[in-house]
Amino acid sequence: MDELKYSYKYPHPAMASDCVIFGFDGVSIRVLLIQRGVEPFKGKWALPGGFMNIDETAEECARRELEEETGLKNTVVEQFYTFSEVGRDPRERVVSVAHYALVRLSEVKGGDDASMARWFAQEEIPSLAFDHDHILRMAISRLKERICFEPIGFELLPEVFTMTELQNLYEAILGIKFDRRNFYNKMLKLGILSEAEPRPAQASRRVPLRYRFNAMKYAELKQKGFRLEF
Amino acid sequence: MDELKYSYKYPHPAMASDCVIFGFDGVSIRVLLIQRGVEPFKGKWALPGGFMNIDETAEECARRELEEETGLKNTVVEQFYTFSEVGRDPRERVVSVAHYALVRLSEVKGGDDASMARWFAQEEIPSLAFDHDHILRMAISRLKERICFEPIGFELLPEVFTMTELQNLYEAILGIKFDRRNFYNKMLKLGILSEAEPRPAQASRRVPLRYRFNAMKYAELKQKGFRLEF
DNA sequence: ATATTATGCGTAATATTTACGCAATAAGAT
DNA sequence: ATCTTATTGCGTAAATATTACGCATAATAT
Repeated sequence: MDELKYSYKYPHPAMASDCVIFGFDGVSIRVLLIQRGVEPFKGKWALPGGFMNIDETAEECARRELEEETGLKNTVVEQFYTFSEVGRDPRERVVSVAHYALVRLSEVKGGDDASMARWFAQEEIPSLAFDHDHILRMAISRLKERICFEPIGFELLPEVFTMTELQNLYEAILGIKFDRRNFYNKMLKLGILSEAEPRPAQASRRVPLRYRFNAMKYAELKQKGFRLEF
Repeated sequence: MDELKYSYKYPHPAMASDCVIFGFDGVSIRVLLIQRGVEPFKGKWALPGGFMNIDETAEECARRELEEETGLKNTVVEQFYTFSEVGRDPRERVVSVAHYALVRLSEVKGGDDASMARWFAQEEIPSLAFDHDHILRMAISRLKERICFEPIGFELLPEVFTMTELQNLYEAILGIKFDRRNFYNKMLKLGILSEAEPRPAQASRRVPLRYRFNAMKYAELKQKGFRLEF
């Protein structure tokens, strides 16, 4: 029988953190899920996450659990909502602080100790454990809002990318198609892209230019208050 | 000595909800604070809030505490961030889900049982108990973001208001001055205002027209996706 | 060889935003 | 009572931004 060592005058809920991890495969957005190995919901897919230690913040908990369950280290996660419905966990009262993060697919190496983790394209995502369907839905809507204010999308692309890849990413997140030439004009005028390589002497019109995100220019723009609008 | 009736295998933090309540006095934004009657921080001003019961959500807790401490009933609160720094409460580990709400000043009746509560203009706000300064700063920045997407400002005004009052509200929240005529044009073109009274036969050019928020028109607009931009 | 497609770059048409002008009149000053 | 000032409703020209395309080129597919 369990030893119940920690006592309080009033009942306390357990605290947890969960993570919605987004990736981009070049065409569509993917979400990193883990398969539960224990009850409850054994065998079901769920968001990475787990119980908070008493000496760590919600964010630290999210990052720790993420590394333990998927191998992702030092991921920048952003809290977006706290789920506190009374019956959301069948074991006991659990309040969960939900976070999201954007990572490059290449950062998750399959095969090793994180073999329970798998990337799912949106249309493949099965029904999830706990209230994780709900958490995921909210994360997706937050992602859409955020991409209009911060160029978070660059975290999903390789360091060097083409304009078409960038457009595909925006289209995948927002679910809208843009005119290729207008997207190109708007992005270049924003000034947050730098050409990654010197242009070839013989300018080909079929091999795309490759860009990288210019964080310095972005910082300047952000100061003035701007908007990545679509 | 306290009886410690609730025991767990692992330590659990206490959960709380806090509320940042915004009002508008016609010129500037105000915040509703309560003065603490007990230690810790006895005598200091703080955000309304308190510990969560084991059978209620964070939002229910926020609304209950708000009513207990300020008399405000049935307030629509919106969660915006969860604060989980380890040392934020000197008594024990407390994780707090912060909420904000917009109410009309007239809804808080002073004098009665809620006599500890008082409205502060932004420049009057003293240093607050716990990490409530931090919570308040974040609430203000969320308020600024939200007002550009949702006409939340209307909850702060009386039901019937003039264009100048509405402009004062936007200027107070965003800290920007607008051209009166452009603000007027933009608001009218949006179509979410209705004239509150028939125009007087002899149209005066000094007595302002009075409007009310047209929730139906707003709902239509929201469907299409729009933006209250400034 | 030939057709097709992706790319870089440009531009006219349209819509939106910004910066003001103006007359009427209530309120305040003299 | 008279004059001055401030506020309001309503326009409108200029500046700016967005949208919808055209086009030449070169890599790729047929």
